[in-house]
Amino acid sequence: MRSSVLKARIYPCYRHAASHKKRCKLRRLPRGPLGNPKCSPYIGPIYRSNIVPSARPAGNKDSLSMQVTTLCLGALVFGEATGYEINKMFEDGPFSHFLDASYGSIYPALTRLTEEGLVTCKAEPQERRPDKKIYSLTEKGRKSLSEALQQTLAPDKFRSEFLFTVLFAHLLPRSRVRSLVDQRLAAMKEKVEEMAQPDEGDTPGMDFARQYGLAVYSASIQFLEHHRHLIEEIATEEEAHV
Amino acid sequence: MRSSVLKARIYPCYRHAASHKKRCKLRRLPRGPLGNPKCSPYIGPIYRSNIVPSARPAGNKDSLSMQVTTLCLGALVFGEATGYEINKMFEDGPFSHFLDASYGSIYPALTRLTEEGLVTCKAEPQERRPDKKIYSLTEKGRKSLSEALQQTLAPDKFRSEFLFTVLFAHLLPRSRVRSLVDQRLAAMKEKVEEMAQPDEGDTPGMDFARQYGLAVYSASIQFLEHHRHLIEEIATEEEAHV
DNA sequence: CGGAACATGTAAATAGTTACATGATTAC
DNA sequence: GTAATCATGTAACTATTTACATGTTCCG
Repeated sequence: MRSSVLKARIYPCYRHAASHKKRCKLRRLPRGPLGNPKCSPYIGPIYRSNIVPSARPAGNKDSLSMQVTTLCLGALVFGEATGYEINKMFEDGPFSHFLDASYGSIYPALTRLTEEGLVTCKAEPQERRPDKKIYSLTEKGRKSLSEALQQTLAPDKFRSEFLFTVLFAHLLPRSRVRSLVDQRLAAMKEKVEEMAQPDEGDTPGMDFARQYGLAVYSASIQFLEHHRHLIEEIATEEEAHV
Repeated sequence: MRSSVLKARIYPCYRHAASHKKRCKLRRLPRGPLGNPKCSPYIGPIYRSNIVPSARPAGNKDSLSMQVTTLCLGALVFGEATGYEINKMFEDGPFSHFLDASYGSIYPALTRLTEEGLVTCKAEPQERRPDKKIYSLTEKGRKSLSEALQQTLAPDKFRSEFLFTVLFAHLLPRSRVRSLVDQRLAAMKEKVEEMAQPDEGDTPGMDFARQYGLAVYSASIQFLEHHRHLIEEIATEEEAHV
């Protein structure tokens, strides 16, 4: 097992790691005034036996990332919409390239926002379909969104199982590596095609986001096409054996 | 409220959406043989009243994304390591740019893997510190990882609250937009610096991933620098009012 | 002296996803 | 006849994050 030798070189412990990121998260800063609508009736820490507080609830985090409620508020800035339509924005629409949300979270969020008076809802009767429930922002909702956007944002995040897998290219059959790259390229090219054509009605912000995406995906595609040979070469010629 | 006019143009419903992505997820495909170690003692659907099965547990999903157990297996391919060291790989190490995991998930994962015989654990006594628990892959573990890597991978995902916020640039004070862009640029430049220097001991796969990241971040930085004026111009000159 | 690194681990809490229900209509 | 679109919604489920505990040693 030469891997333990390898390990010795890489580890222990990244002593010389480029930038030593501090994990020292700020603790217990006061919550922003309206940063995010509250989501649960949590009342405080629960004390175990008679010692100290343990396990602050995750919901109490300070660097809280945006919740679906905030995203829905944002969606409604572009005009009134139904839950169904908002879902579309996340699926195919302007949000689809950098955010995620689905029915299971959107509908409850809308209900919550209505209860809190951040949006209003008018029902439009339909024949042989559930009534359309059309939501629109209230002034309070606009203000709440505005405040949320002034809050510290969560840093951009990228998750790639593809890249993870590629780390083990030397342990995978070449055919697998090739098809992986092909798939990734196809997916990205599809994205590029989607993003290449501006939608009339796009706001300048949307245009910007679209072009940003275009730039990033184009660069990714270029890199993959130019360098795929690097990982394909190190893949094992024959069949799998890790 | 001109937004409802705007809405009329964008919506309803993206009738002309570029590529109509099918939500038609494959249902109830047989699970892969060893795709992912099972994680909970779920035994089957629970039937409500006397009707039909509802709410298949999320754990039963077919397009299951990799779990921390799988990631740990991968980490151990590079050699034996402790939980502490594995955490480092996610924080500063080779995984940090495209994966996430923390103590709270790594330690339990390691325990589970040990129970299932996918890794072994030897304790190394230390003075005045908890024993080091050094984990290494077993043959079974290697095979399990290998199979996981042949499974369908979850598509790459990108989440950006920055881009979300930028969509509302026209509703934000210019100073806010500027500082947002500055922050984003700074963060990405830090990433680039980290990734620019290869670590001796990097495997070819790691090299590839690093350079991929480099390409993507460089493109992002370039785009932001060249086009930031677009969103800064549309920001409101004065103070906030959404 | 404060803080980071080392080293293990757990409790609590939650937001979100998935998978369904219902059912008419249109398109292939 | 299959599947997608339209349109609402909910129940169940869970992996993960956060925030702590504990305690030494080294560094500036």
